[in-house]
Amino acid sequence: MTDESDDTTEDRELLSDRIRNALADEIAAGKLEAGAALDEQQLADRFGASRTPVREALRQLAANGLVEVRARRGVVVARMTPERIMDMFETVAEIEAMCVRLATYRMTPLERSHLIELHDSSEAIVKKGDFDAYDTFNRAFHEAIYHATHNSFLAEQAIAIHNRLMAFRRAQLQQEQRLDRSRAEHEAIMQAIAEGDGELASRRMRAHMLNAATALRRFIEANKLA
Amino acid sequence: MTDESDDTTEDRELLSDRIRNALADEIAAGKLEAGAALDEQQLADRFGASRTPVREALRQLAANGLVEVRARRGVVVARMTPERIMDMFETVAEIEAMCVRLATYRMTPLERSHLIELHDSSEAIVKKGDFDAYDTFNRAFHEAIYHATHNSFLAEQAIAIHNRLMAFRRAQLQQEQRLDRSRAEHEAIMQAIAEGDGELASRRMRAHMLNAATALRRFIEANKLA
DNA sequence: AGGCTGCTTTGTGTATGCAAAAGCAAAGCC
DNA sequence: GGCTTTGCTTTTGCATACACAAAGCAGCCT
Repeated sequence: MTDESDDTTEDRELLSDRIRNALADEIAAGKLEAGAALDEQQLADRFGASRTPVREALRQLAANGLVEVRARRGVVVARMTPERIMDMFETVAEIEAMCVRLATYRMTPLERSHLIELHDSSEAIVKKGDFDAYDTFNRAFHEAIYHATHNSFLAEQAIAIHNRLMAFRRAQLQQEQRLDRSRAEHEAIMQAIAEGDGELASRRMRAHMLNAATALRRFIEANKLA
Repeated sequence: MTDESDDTTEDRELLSDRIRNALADEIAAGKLEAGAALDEQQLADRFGASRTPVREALRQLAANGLVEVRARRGVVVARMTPERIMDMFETVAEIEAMCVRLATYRMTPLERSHLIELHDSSEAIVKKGDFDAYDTFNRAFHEAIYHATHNSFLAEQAIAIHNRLMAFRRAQLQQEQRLDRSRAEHEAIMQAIAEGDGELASRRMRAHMLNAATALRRFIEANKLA
């Protein structure tokens, strides 16, 4: 189980991957409006590449749901309505809740110790109010829980879906006080884990994620994004 | 929410899609051994096409996790160890359990009525012992539940992951008595839904899926697949 | 005048060519 | 004799070229 395959140490970045990441960032950041047509030749020119890697990037984005390909009718940025974003957050919340429940029952003492260490490290970050650092920590925290489920497939799915929402989460974190509250919620989750109460940890994780979603919705409505 | 779905109404089949489906079938059926190298030129020759659509097909399969692409090192059929398949089934079981819980609390009377109708229709299929028909019904049954969550994103995710395991499920269904038991388990789930007890429905759904997984594991071990 | 039809244009789908990187193997060196 | 290095082969990654389908437009017919 959990064969850790993260080959994030991969060699030189492939052109198609660079284009994919660039487009993903722009879509998530709202620079590319929903429904906007993505012309392959145009993008190829913009990235100084040919259509081939652009096509691959677009297909991968389609697999991730960020764009929609209509056969012979071009690619458009997927619609990201507030409803859809809330749906996504609810889904993530449920998956995270599921993961933490399984993780509570299955994690090894070593894993628990690492998680505690990780959680402790976030205190300093919150004090500094370093959003970027907290974002990085947050990712590590949640991924540690995924892996602690000892179900590598589930962990992969959770990471994939987490990544899809990452851009939105970053926006949400910058709401005032959200860092403090986020950490406090983590604290509550950690306590439930320590008590070995997976159901409680699960409910707290769900609440944690839904709080984040609510913060994000406020952010979106305030900024008229999406 | 649940914006109407899905243009599954594909127009004329694209060559790359045909290749993707063909390869997906072969991989799921075990005709292509795990770890086997998939040479682009070779496949292109086999399908009487060029490398371009083959490449696209392989990328899509990679996105679905059926193959693994190692940059500049070729594409291989993803390893499907029994452990990994069990991980996949557990994940699906948890997601299905989550879906049925949400669905129980959110489904409209109309949706509930449709689901009951659907379930009732399976009795005749089981009597005939028609595996193919039951497979089709089963898919419809579970998808009805996904949609009843009124979370279109979650429904899409569930369908996608369900599709990934579809081939394995078909194999599992052909275990003797499995049709009967499957329907009986559906019956129990339906009852919990009727009572509005989402938690109970959830637990029963999880048990249902894990039973299927166990049946599959026996099948795999018996046939020395994967 | 309005709708239909055929053409044009735009852009995707597919084919092919080229170059660079990874793997392999053999030969040379210590 | 073992290890390293270098060149060769294989195969991918990217570029370019071509074909065809779909949307837009204009002219014609009704």
